[in-house]
Amino acid sequence: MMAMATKAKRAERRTDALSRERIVAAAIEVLDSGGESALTFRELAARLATGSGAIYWHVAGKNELLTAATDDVIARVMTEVVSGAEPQEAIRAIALGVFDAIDAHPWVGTQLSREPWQATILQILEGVGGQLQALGVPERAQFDCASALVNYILGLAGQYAAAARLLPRETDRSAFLATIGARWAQLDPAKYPFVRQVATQLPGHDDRGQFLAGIDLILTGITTIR
Amino acid sequence: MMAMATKAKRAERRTDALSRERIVAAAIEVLDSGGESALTFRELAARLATGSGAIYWHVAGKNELLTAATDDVIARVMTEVVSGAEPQEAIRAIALGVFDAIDAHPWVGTQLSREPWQATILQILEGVGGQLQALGVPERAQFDCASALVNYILGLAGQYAAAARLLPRETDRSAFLATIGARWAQLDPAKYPFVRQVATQLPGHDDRGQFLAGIDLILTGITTIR
DNA sequence: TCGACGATTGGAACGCTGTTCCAATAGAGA
DNA sequence: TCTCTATTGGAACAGCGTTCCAATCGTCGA
Repeated sequence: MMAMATKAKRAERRTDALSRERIVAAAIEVLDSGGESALTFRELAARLATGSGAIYWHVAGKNELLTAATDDVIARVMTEVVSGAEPQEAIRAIALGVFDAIDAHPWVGTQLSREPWQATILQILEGVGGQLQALGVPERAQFDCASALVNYILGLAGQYAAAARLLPRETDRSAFLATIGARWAQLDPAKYPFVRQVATQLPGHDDRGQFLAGIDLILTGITTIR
Repeated sequence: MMAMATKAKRAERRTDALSRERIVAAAIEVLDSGGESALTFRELAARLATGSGAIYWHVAGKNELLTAATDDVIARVMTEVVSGAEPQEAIRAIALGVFDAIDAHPWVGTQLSREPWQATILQILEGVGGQLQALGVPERAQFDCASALVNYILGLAGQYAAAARLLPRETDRSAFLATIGARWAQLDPAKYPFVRQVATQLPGHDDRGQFLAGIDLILTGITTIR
């Protein structure tokens, strides 16, 4: 609240002064280059050439910092996706936007899937919900449909981020999928017939395409409601 | 590997001896009563009247312990749900089983949404996939359909767990939803028209019903494929 | 122009964590 | 009975988020 009162002054300060924006930007850099475990207040302080205490003057704690960083990334996605296309196409664009953001910043996936219904997710919910209205979904069903789409997106967010977490940074994705497929193929055939069958499709598998297929599946279900 | 060689002996030991099972059971107790943050090796050691070092002889680390605990809960769900009902009904039963497990043990939701495609999730994937085959879904679409259902379930798992994390244990769910609804109602009407509209439905909202509605939505989409 | 005062900084210190290490023990087989 | 190894308990370590506080910087009133 004091920060608000002196916001005007801060602009006049030397350019290397700390600020919430600079801290969030640095956090995103650290997360992108070193993964989720690389973000510590000590690392952040070193990169910003300051002490950890100074950071706490601008940011409440690590949780708020992660939330702000996630919000930053997703907000960019949602503003880039304001295309005036068909509602179904717009929903696909939102979903793919989030997917690609998580692909570029896996830590966003982790964060999305552990955030309670907060600002970031509300942006996605709003974007999806608005398009559902445009699609002519009856009002009583709108919440359920939007919730289904958002939950699906968040579920994939968590899984994708989990995979990125145990994926050595240099390995490429197709080699990784082949490894997983090989592991699945060794499961007990009596207990895991379906998984073993699916394992054969895993090398060369198109995550993005499958993600979109799921969205289309839900959209198909939605259009039967009207 | 040494543990395997002496497994026969261990059964003859005093009943209060440590064992992987006893440790996992204690971990589940701690998680259920105190939430995710309550599970520490010190708390566990105290409850088992031993030292933290002894625990490490049976369990590789905290990650493995959490994975084992989650697997324990979900395996119970999956075996209880072997009903020979209609495929659609069986899928609903699996989904609701997982939902209720997360409702009873919110930490399971967190864990599911951050586990990479590991044993626990494979159990769910297998259960769902098997029913999709029984439903007559064409083979080429089975993976996409199963993935859609599982990702949806996991997405909700994360959100539900996130809500439980910030919910004071005594507060009941309807009061919590009312609080969230009130917060949403204060959002900028220009930017969040949909969320604000939905906020009015939030008090008295039926999570479980909405979850099932989402499952049905996806199932409807799936049945249009054949 | 200067002093004073509050906004801002940097880094030491605290309490907690997961994990490692190791001396002590206990119970089965020689 | 003796030995030897599987098992135990707890001290020690490194690192984390967070708190605390003395030092500084910049602005504004006198």
